[in-house]
Amino acid sequence: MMESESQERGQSQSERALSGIRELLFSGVFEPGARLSEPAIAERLQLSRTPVRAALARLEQEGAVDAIPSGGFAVRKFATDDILDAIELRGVLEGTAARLAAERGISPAQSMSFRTLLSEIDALLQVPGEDLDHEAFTACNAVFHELVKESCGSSVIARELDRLTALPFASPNALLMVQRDLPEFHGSLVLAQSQHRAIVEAIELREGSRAEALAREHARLARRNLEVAMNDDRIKARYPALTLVTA
Amino acid sequence: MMESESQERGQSQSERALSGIRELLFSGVFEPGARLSEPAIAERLQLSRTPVRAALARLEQEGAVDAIPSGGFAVRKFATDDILDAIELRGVLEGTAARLAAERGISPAQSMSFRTLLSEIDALLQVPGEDLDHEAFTACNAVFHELVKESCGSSVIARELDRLTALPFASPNALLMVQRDLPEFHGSLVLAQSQHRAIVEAIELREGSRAEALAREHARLARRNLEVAMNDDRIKARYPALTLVTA
DNA sequence: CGAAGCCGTAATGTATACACCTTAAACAAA
DNA sequence: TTTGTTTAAGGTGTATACATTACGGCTTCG
Repeated sequence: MMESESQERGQSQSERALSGIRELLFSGVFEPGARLSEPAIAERLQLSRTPVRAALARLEQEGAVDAIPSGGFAVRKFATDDILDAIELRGVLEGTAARLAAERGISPAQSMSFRTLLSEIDALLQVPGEDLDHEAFTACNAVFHELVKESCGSSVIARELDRLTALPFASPNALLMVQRDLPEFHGSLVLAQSQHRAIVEAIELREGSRAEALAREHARLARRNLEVAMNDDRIKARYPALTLVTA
Repeated sequence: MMESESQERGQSQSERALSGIRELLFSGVFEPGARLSEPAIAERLQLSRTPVRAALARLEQEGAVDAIPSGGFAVRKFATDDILDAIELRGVLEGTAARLAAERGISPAQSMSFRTLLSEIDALLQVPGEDLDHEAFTACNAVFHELVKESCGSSVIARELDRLTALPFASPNALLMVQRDLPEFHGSLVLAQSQHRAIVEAIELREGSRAEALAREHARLARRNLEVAMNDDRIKARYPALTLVTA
């Protein structure tokens, strides 16, 4: 029915609700812990309560929103420890993907994808730090982690990683803004790339345990980034999602 | 309206829908891959489409049900490889929980819980194989894995483990029926218990890496159980959920 | 001045109505 | 017989109505 003239065409109302609420959440419009009123959101996004409710239920499963025992949902308060654990867990999962990829072997096509991507990132890092195309680096970084995720050929692991990185701060490029805003951290991008290369090498040489350890260590970079971001008011000011992080 | 005289009081309609559909799914009522008609389920469970729909959406996130691109949901077909990967992943997650527990240390109370539980299981295994109280063993086994899950004190990891073990076959005691129905596998329960003991020991000695490796290996027992179950028609006949496993 | 009880407002959970779309079956034509 | 077409039935997505329940402010009493 319906399909009235809404903002973004081609999507269902539920999809609009989902992305709409996500955007509201992570732009810091709501207080952490505040109740999310379905009618209020529905009016704000110009749709009925039904898709809003569906989106909230989904966001609860994703961990972006907490269910209130007495009913309804509230903005989730993220403890710093939770985020650190989530990053650690991403390292574990990516490590498992890398290990399985090494143990099971990857196709020549996958190997080629890795290789060309590594070269691409190398090229990006060739220019002096200040001129770095940060946007492109972030995109390449995302692709790398996608490749790792798919390299093991397990839909189970891919699904779990997708779920985990739906969380705002656990995503592979969630905290790359640190390197953009604080030039003194440009060097860690070079380190990251050397880790990328080592992970690919380990996978190709079927060194499962090494691949796993490297991927875990690689995730620790994000940990450092989080610590930096939490202690830097410039960054906190520029990234409203960080207001959801308490303690 | 609502709160009419339904079967199980004290629960919401959504909860009834969730458990009702789960039960229908894993009792093999539906063909694998079959569409799940919301009106049909609603009538069968004596409630309206709304909670049914909510439950289906949740079951999709849990992985029990697949979303059909054109709309609606279908019974998920489980590939054997998917289940093996899920078991492997449970091992990885429990391994991580055990490692973190070792690294971070556990409280004396937690240590005591582990110790008393281990003794309890020892007592159960004291009797000759045929007389084993299988029900009690299954319960104790579940408690052990709960303790491991909580030993690391990370809600993030606990949440992920809960999600994963919501899947029917990845759960720690999902395939213990093998040991009940095939007496020749009673010995593996003794092995499992020795692994339990070693895991606890490693955690207490702060040997993180060993604890992780042991927990992973422990999960491999379930892998063997699955292989046995898939090749034994007596078991397949007695456990309808296995009909959802294809290939 | 503080605490406890009460009432009104608002929000949730659920049911139901309805338009669009998918699907499958019946039918016609080659 | 097979293929293409039409049509009818059923199913989904969404909106809305309604009863119940939670929450906040106000009053009243200790």
